Parts: sequence; C-alpha cells; structure tokens
Amino acid sequence: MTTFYQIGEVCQRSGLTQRALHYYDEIGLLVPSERLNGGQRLYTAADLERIERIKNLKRLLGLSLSEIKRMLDADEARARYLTTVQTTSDPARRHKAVESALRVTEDELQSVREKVQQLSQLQRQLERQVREIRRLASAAPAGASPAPEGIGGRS
Amino acid sequence: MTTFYQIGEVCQRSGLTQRALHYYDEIGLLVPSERLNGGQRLYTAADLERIERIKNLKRLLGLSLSEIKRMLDADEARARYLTTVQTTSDPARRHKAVESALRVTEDELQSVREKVQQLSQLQRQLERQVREIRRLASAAPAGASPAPEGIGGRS
DNA sequence: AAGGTCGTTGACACGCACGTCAGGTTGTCC
DNA sequence: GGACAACCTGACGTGCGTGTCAACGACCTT
Repeated sequence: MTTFYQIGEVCQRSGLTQRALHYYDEIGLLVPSERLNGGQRLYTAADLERIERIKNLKRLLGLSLSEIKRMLDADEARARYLTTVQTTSDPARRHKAVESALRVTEDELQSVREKVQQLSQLQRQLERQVREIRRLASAAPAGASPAPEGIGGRS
Repeated sequence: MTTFYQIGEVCQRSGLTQRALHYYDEIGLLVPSERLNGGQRLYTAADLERIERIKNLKRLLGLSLSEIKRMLDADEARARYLTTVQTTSDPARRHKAVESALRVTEDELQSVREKVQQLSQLQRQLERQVREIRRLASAAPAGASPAPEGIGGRS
C-alpha cells in the first residue's frame, strides 16, 4: 500500500514552495507519480527522494534545473540499462547497454572529480591564509584586551 | 611600467564578453584599474587574475556575483590588513582587523570544506557505481544483483 | 448544502546575469 | 583629415527560477 503526499505536505517536508513544485512539474523535472481525478498532485516517497537529490545537486554542484534534469534522466536511463543487462541474453545488446551506462556514469564522475580537485586546492589556499593571519595576530603586540583568545580547537 | 589591456583583449583572454565586463564594472565586482581620458577601460594583470578568481568561484561554488563580490572584497580587505598591519600602532584597531580577517576567511573555509566533503561522498558513490557496472559487464549473462543507488542522495 | 481549507491553472512581475541593438565617441593608421 | 576599428553609454529584450495575486475547482466537516 503506497502512501501518497499532497503538495502541501511535500512543501513542509522539503522546504520548497508550492510554486517551485508546480514549476518542476511543468518542466518535467519532478512529475508527481499520481494525480487525483480532480487534478491534485500526489507524491510518493520516491518523489520525495528525488526532491532531495534535486536539492543536493543544486546546492552541491550549482547546476541549473535543466542540467539536473539531464543528470537524473541519465541516471534513470542507467538503471534501465542495468536491468536490460540482466534480462537480456543477447551479448551485443548487453554490451551496448553496459557501454552506455558506463559512459554517462564516468562522465559524471569526471566532472565531480575535477570539482573536488579544484575545491581542494581552494581549501588549501584558504588554510594557508588562515595560518598566515594567525601568525600575524600572535606576532602583534598584546592590546588593552586580554591576550588574543585561543581561537584554535576546530579541526 | 605596468602593461594595460583593453577590454577586447581581456575578452579574448578570459572568454568573457564585453557586456559581462561592463556589467561587472557596473556592479562593482570588477572595476578596471585605469581608464583612459576618453573613458576606455584599462585592465591590469591583477584585474585578469581577479577575473579568473571570479570565474572559479562561479563555476566551483556556484555563487552569485554579489556573493563573489562579498568574498573578494573581504579578501582584499584582508590583504590590505596584511600589508598595513605594521603601520597601525593602535592595538585595539589591529585586534579588530585581525578578528574580521580571520572570521571571513574561516567562514569561507568552512563552506568550502563542507562542499568538498559532500562532493567527495558523491564521488565515492559514483566510483562504486562504475565498479558495479564493470562487474556486471564481466559477470555471467543473467542473474540477480543489488540495485545501485542514484546520484545526489540524501545527506 | 454550505463553509472552509487545500488545491488547481493562468497571468503578470521580478531579480539576476547577461544579449542585443542603437547611436555616439575615441584611438590609430594612412 | 578621413576612414575605420575599437570602445563608450543607454535602453530594451531574454531565460531562469521563482513570488504573487486572481479566480476557480476539489475535498472534508458539520
């Protein structure tokens, strides 16, 4: 027995607005699994998960909704490929399915790796700057206020 | 003898359009170091570096231009502090400056670290998927296998 | 069946980050 | 000093991702 959520509850749970969900539906990014006869949208748990994935991709990678749609569609296609692999005994089709799935996944992985690397570089740069500031701060003469508090402690 | 670049060359080197540079100037994100009497913008090597940083922050962190401006301004303030700390003898002011510089830098560092961590997680997830696909590719024709997870999962 | 709450589809508006003209100015080269 | 490219400002247009009404439909309670 699948449980459904109406748009209001989805808004509360996800933090998105009704308008946003309407828009996501409109552009095909998140089409609710069901509709009532009256037209009311009904979202499933899977839809809620998709929402979380959308939010993550938006926050983490700063992707546009169309890019996110492309990614998730590719992901879904990949899942389909994998089931095709398992249910098809034709070696040629199997090979093709695996190739496609591998390609989209590795493309994604590639872009993520690049981003991680560049972000790590930025991180190291900032860490250097923090150390530099701390060095200067501790080298400075103590003022009227008590000696600069031990700011350390956070890793 | 500082060398200057006119907007056209800056466009070629940076890949940005003239319009974008005008806009960046307008919002104060990238004000060219010099202007000719006629009003023509003259960019220095430092300006070019700033452009690269802007592009990076935009691509890597997906920040808005106003957020980038805030970041770079804070960074500049920090740099100014570092160069003028020796000339400021007022200990209270020195202390305040250090505090500010440290705060903005650590905030920045914090958000970068979070992003790196979450992206690394996403990366590992994708790597697992690639391995899974490869495994299926080399495994026997038909069989039941655990379903791989999607990307951008809940945090 | 009436009221209230929740939902629906338009339609228009808005801020951002530009694109795209238009018409005028500046700089350079012959 | 005339041609011509490169540049300027100003104005309006555009796509995205919503916000904000408006007017109407659906569902539940009493």
